[in-house]
Amino acid sequence: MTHDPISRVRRFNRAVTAEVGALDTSFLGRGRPLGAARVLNAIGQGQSEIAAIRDYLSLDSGLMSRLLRGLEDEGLIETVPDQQDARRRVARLTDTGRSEFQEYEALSNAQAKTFLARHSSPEHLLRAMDIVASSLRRDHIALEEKDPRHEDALYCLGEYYGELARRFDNGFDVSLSRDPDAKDMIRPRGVFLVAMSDGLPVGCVGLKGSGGDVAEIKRLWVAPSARGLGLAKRLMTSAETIARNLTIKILRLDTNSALPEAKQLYRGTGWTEIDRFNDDPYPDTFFEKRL
Amino acid sequence: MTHDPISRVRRFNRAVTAEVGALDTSFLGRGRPLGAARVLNAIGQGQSEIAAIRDYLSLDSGLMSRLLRGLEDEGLIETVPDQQDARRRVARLTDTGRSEFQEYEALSNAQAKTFLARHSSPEHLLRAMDIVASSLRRDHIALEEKDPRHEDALYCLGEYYGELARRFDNGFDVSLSRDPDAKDMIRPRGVFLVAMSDGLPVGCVGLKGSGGDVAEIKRLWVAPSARGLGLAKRLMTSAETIARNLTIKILRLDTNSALPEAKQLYRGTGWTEIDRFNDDPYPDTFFEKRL
DNA sequence: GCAATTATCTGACCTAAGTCAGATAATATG
DNA sequence: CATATTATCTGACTTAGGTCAGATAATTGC
Repeated sequence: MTHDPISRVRRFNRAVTAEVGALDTSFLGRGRPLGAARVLNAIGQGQSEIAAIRDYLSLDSGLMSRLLRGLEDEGLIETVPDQQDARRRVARLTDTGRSEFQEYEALSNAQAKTFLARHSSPEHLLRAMDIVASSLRRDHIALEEKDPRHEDALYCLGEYYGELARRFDNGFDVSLSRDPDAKDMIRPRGVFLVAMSDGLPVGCVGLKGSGGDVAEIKRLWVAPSARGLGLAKRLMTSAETIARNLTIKILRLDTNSALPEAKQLYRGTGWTEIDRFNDDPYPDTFFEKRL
Repeated sequence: MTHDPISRVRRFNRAVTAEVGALDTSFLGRGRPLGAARVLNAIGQGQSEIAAIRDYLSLDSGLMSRLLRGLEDEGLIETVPDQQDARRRVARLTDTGRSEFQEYEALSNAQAKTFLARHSSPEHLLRAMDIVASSLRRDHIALEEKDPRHEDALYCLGEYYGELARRFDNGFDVSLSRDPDAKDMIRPRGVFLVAMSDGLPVGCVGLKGSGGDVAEIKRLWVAPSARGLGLAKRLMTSAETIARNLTIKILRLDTNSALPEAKQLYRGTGWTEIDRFNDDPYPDTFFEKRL
């Protein structure tokens, strides 16, 4: 059988190496070696500390130094000693550098746009690309504490509500549910975690504290593109650890039978089913975990 | 908005460049520069003519020559003048070369396997990878004439029947349908086209001739991973061109309302609806096109 | 204040990859 | 058969990328 899973992965790898080569060389279209272009790009993205860039691109310090000198000679960047620590240097774009960076950005955007435009249902293709990207970079998904009113948190919540509306027989209306007060999901009472995969929010969970010993887990969600990576478990473990640090003794949560994978997760990670503890119209199953 | 389509494509590109770098360097794990490894791999895959390999890897003739010499010095390949044209040379693996090639193969397979194994629903991930790979390599999808009993043709037909079974209200049973005789879809009577994307069959169409002026289009199918690329239209256009070359004057086909995208394609490409022309239990709509 | 540490830079060096102008030998063309 | 063409090879050269051993200057730790 030539269409087995391994062949399909290898076909994907071949496609990507063949096309990404073409993608990279387009950067050479601006007459600059790839290394220099990557450094310029990193600086343009806002990375200013040289050590950070060197680390990010995993470059030798000697090579890094020469690349910076080259960009300086071109008049694209300038480097100055760090205010706090004069051994370190920080780099920033000059005006010329900024416009050159914009050219690269425009090039990348145009490329992406062309690629999408050739497909007759771009959303379908994008969903597939999100799945692959999240899976490739699964080890780089970072859980970040954010204000529940932060753009990325709101994005997750919106997707979460949308999913509930799709999966519950009678839909879902946030205003009928007990929407937690943002302050209860911010330290010191609680916390809101967003899983970020290279700039894209792909999951979240809220720890809603009351100031006392009992707290609730709310809004556990993982983007469809990031399912199968064990992210829900990771979010829950993190939330629990933070709860412990906040000296919380008992965690509770409510959920719905229309979300069987969630119930299965809770059962498998030390939660026990308890009686209804609120009058929210949506949940039908309730769990507790003593820390 | 940071989660717009273009950002998502670029996120995919970043993920892929970051991870594919790691993928490529694994080949260096066997202590051979990438160029040499690629040539060895091409020869292992069965490419023997040096000119063909050079073309495939787009290498300079000087560079190619040196890479071959290097592999010869390592005792991995041997090159001999071509029988027909002694200017040309053909390369083949030695026994050592063959086992070295197998090592690369094993490495790639292991890598692919590990990647899949980390996902809790590999089939879901694979579907996404197929979509992306087909889309990236859309310009390299080749329509090949194959015997309808060829492995790749049978694969397409199996997928096609499976899809009909899923989409028809009462399922689909080939034995109840009028399954065309393979000979009618082979030249000179007809033809069977399979769309191949780097080894994976992603679509097919049959032209079932009768020896006379009238022929039928049968088994038009495009893999879910290759939809949105205009492949169905390409397959139909090719089949029509071949039909014309076979001096066929009238094309007919039957289809079902459960396949609205197919009906739409026919309507938009010069086909006109006609009365039922057979007693097959599955179709409910019939088309004709005069060439 | 002095030694150890740290961040960056410089010079010397290396490999991989790629380009280009002939050289060589076989084949095709008139 | 002479000439042009073709496939490959060789030598000379270039660039990009990368490594490594100090040099330099600032900072930290005792």
